[in-house]
Amino acid sequence: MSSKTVDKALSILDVFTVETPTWGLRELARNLDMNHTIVHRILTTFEDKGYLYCNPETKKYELGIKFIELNNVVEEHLNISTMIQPIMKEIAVKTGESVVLTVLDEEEGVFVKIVESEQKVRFAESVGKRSALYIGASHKIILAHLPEELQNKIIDEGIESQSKHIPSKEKLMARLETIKREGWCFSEGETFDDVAACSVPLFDSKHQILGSLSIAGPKYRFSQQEGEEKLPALLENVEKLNSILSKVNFPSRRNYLTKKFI
Amino acid sequence: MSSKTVDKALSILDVFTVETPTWGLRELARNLDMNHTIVHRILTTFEDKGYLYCNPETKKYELGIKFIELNNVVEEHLNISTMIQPIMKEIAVKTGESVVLTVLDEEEGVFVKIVESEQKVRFAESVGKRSALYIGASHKIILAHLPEELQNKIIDEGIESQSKHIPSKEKLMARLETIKREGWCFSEGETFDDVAACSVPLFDSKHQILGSLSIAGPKYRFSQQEGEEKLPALLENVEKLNSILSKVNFPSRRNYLTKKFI
DNA sequence: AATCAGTGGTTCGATTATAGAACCACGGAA
DNA sequence: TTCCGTGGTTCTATAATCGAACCACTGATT
Repeated sequence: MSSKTVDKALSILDVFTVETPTWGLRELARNLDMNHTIVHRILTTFEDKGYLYCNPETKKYELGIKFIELNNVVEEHLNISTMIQPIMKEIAVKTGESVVLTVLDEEEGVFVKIVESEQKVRFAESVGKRSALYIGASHKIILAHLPEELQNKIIDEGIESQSKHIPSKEKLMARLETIKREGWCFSEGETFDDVAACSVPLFDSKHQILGSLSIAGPKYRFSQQEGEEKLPALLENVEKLNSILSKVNFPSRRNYLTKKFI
Repeated sequence: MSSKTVDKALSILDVFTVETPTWGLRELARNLDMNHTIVHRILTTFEDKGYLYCNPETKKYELGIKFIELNNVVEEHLNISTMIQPIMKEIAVKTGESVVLTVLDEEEGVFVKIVESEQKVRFAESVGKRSALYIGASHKIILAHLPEELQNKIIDEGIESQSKHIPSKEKLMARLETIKREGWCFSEGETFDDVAACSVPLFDSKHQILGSLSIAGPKYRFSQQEGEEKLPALLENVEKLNSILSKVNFPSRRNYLTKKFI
C-alpha cells in the first residue's frame, strides 16, 4: 500500500532532469497529464520545504538546495568520502585515468561516484547519470551478472525502444556470457562518444551483483589492450571495495533479485 | 495553499540527517508524533520511488540513491562543475587552502561547494552542512548583511537556544557592523574546532546577500594576519563569481528578503 | 486599443484518498 | 509461557484532495 498523493508528488520531481531542469506550472501539468491545480499545490509544497525553487522572474520551477543537503547525508552514511573515495583515488593514481563507481538501481545503472585523474579529460559532471544496462562497459558488466530471464526482458525492452546499442539479441547475449566468464568488460564510445572504459563487477554480502568499478579515459589513449593492462590495478583494489560495500548495504533498489520477477 | 499529505511526507524526510541517518518505523513515528500507519504508507511510497531505502536485514530506513541523482541535476543546472568550481579552484591554488561556497537558505547557512587544497586537511564531507548564521566567518558575513530586524530575531533565537557562539547580543551586533563595514570576516574554531576561515560576501542580481565565499584552513597555519594576506586572492575572484551567480538565480529560500518579516 | 491565447494562481462542493484504532505475525527477553 | 517490542495490514468515518470554473495578468496579433 502506497500513498497516491505522495506518489504523484514524487512523479513530479522525476521530470526535473539534467535535460529539462526547469518547468513552468502549466507546461508541467500538461506533460504529466494532470490538472494544473494539483500540480500547483504540490509544487508549492515542495517549494516551501526547499525541494523546489521557483524563480521569481521567470516563475519557472527548478530543483532546490535541499538536494545538495540530502545528497551529503547519503554520501556521509555510505562513507563515500572517507572509505570508498580513497580506494578509488588509489586506482586513479596508479592508472592515471578516472575511476567510476556504478550501481544497479531497478533495471538501470547509475554513476554514483567518479574520481578524476589529474589529466584533463573530465566527466565528473556525470555523477547521478542513469542509463540502460546494455550501454557501456560499466553497465554491461552488471547486465552480464543478472539472471538470464531479466537479461532477456531488458534486452527486449531495448530492442523495442530501438536502441542503437543492441546489434542483435543473440550477439549481445553471447557477449554477456563471455563477459561474465572473463569477469571484466571493455567498451568504447558507448556512454560517451570519446570515452573508453574497462569494468569489473561488485557484489554485496549475499554475492548478488551490486554494481561495477571502472577505469575510464579518452579513446585515443585507451585501447582494449591498454584497458587490459590496467585491469590488475582494478582487481587489486576491488576486493577491498567489495568488503566495504558488503557491510554498507547500498541503498539502491535491487529487491527483485531476491524475489521472483515476471 | 499547500498539500498536507506531501508536507507530512517531506517532514519525514527531514529527520534523516548526518547525525541520525537511519530510522525504524515506530521509532520514527514516535519521534514525529504521528500514527505509525501513515508513516509506514509514506515510507513505502518513498521506498518505491528510490528516495528511501529499507535495509532488508535491519528493516531500518535510510535515504536512497535518488538523492545522488537529483543532486547532480542541481549541480549541473547551477553550472557548479563547469563555471563555479574552476574559480574556486583558482583561489585554492593561489592560497594553498580550501575554498568554501556558502549559501543563505531561510535563516541558516548551507555549505554548497568545497574545493580542497592539495594539503591534507580535508573537510569536503561538510558539503550540505547547515548551521545558524552566528557561527563561523562564512555565516557571520552573511548575517552582517541581513536587515537589522532579522539579525535581532536570529540572535534572540540563538540566545534562547543557549548557543555558546553568542557572547552577548551587544557585542555580536557591534561585531556585525564592523564586519559589514570592512566587507570581510575572520573566525577560528567556530564551525570546526581546528579550522580558521576568512570570508567575503556574495550578492545576487538585486544586490541582496546570497551567501559567502571563504578560504579555510587549519588554525595552526591560519592566523588572522595570514587570513588578511589571503584576502586579495579572494577579492580578485569574487567579482567573477558574483557575475556568474547573478545570472544563475540560486535556488535557495530567500524570499523573505523582498517581503516583510515579523 | 481591443482581442485572444497563453500564463500563474485561487475557489469550493463532490469525490476519494487518508487517518488511525484495532488487528496480525514475528522475535527476543524474562 | 508470557510479555513487550517490532514491522506490517485492514477497514470505515472523516478530512483532504480533485478539478471545473474562475481571476488577473502579460504579450502577441489584429
